Amino acid sequence: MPEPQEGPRRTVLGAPGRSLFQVGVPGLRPRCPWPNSSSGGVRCLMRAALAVARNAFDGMPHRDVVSATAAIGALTRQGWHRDAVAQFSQVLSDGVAPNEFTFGTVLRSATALRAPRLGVQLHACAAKLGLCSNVFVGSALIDHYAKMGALRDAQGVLEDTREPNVVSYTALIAGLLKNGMFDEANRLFRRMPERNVVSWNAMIGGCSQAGLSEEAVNLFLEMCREGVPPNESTFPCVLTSVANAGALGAGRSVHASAIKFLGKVNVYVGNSLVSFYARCGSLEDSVLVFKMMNLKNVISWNALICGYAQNGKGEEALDAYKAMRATGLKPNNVTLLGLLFGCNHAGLVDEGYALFKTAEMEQPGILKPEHYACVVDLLSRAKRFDDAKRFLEELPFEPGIGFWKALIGGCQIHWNRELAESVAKRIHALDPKDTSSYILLSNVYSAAGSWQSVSVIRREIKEKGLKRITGCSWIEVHDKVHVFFNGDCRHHQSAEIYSMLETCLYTKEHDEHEYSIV
DNA sequence: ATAGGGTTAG
Repeated sequence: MPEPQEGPRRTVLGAPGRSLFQVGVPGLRPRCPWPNSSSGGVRCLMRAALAVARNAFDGMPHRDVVSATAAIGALTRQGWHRDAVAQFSQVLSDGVAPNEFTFGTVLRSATALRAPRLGVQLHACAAKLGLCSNVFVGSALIDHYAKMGALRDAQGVLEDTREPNVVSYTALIAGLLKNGMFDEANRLFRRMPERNVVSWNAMIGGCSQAGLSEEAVNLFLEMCREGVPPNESTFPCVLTSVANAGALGAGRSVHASAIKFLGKVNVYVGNSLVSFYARCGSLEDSVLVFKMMNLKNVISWNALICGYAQNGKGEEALDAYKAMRATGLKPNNVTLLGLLFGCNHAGLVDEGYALFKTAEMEQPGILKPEHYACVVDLLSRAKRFDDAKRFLEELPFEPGIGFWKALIGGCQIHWNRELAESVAKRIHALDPKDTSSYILLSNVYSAAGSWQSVSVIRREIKEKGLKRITGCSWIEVHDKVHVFFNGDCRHHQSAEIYSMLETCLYTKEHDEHEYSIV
């Protein structure tokens, strides 16, 4: 590594007064293109290069705001937020007055560090310098406060900003939506003087995340009508919504629209498409999109594996996982969860358990309570109650209510009345309002033929006013989604549906009978 | 020269 040289004009890293961090260090780029890269070598190199640059920066005879801001900005972009904040304090104690851009970058670090008190200090500091009415400082503060959940403060800053721009409004709108304040966000969105793609994306994405699927899709349509061309960030947001709504036809149109506006799909759009098609039950299209993608990351593989898993294709999920490993990609927590889920539903007990054990050995860091719960589910579904109980006893943490529900689920399938009763007591002790334990217990009783116990439980549910969340199925016909519950008679073609169902069932029985003779 | 808002897998 070359030593930084003396004098302002001869430093190896570039002329002083310019951004030291933008100067080319061979083989390195100013902005790391692999933000999640775990490649240790590259990280070491980056760190060394930045250390050199910092030395050069410290040795500079005339440091000004601009070079200081460049230095802090580089640290922020690298994700070295503590260093960025330290550099900022250094600049302050050097007597250099930060400007609007300095606040922009250091506030980003404060957000990343989730340091609301630091944000308040920076706000006060900016106020002392008379920078609070500045748009740049204002936008940065709004974004910071909004991301910290301090929406009142964010709104206050917007009011203090002299000429708020699209960025100021968009930052606040995104924050409002993240906190479930759709009406306020929408009001602000309608009121703001100027809207661009990012503002539309913020609205659409915010609605998607809040579960407001219809609103998200309508906003997308409105955006297109208003002549704002969607970009590659727009489509993942919309696709999440149509997938949540189970609207296969609408999603196909969105896919067509993506091709129309973008020409091709990037990783983000591709990943959302793979997931969308799988979640709407069209595995063929999901796989088709996956195969068409020329760039695939862990998320692409996860979308495929989880798609198989959700559609009951455990073997296919395992095959996809093998193919993924063959490309050299490492699985993460979502990969493992998808695989365990897939094994669960395909009855691949040993495979699932082996995957868990391997992860425990090789990547213990990715294991979360959900994975352990999946294993309990896996074992109890396979009637391996002793293994399940032992596994529960050896958990490295205190099992939550979900673990006992996983165990009781298996009791229902295998009519294990004794275990079901003791587990139901445990669940009841943990959460007396929990309905699912009652339902499961009553199912166990009815499976075992103890009808008296069943009626006792049912009466108890009714008396306590407990509500159950019923499972449902749905199908899309001519752009309309029809939802059905168990024993549902509310559909206007209910009679026809049931008669068709009977025909199908009769045919199936008939076929089976035919086969059994042969 | 320096800064900023929106995105994918469960």
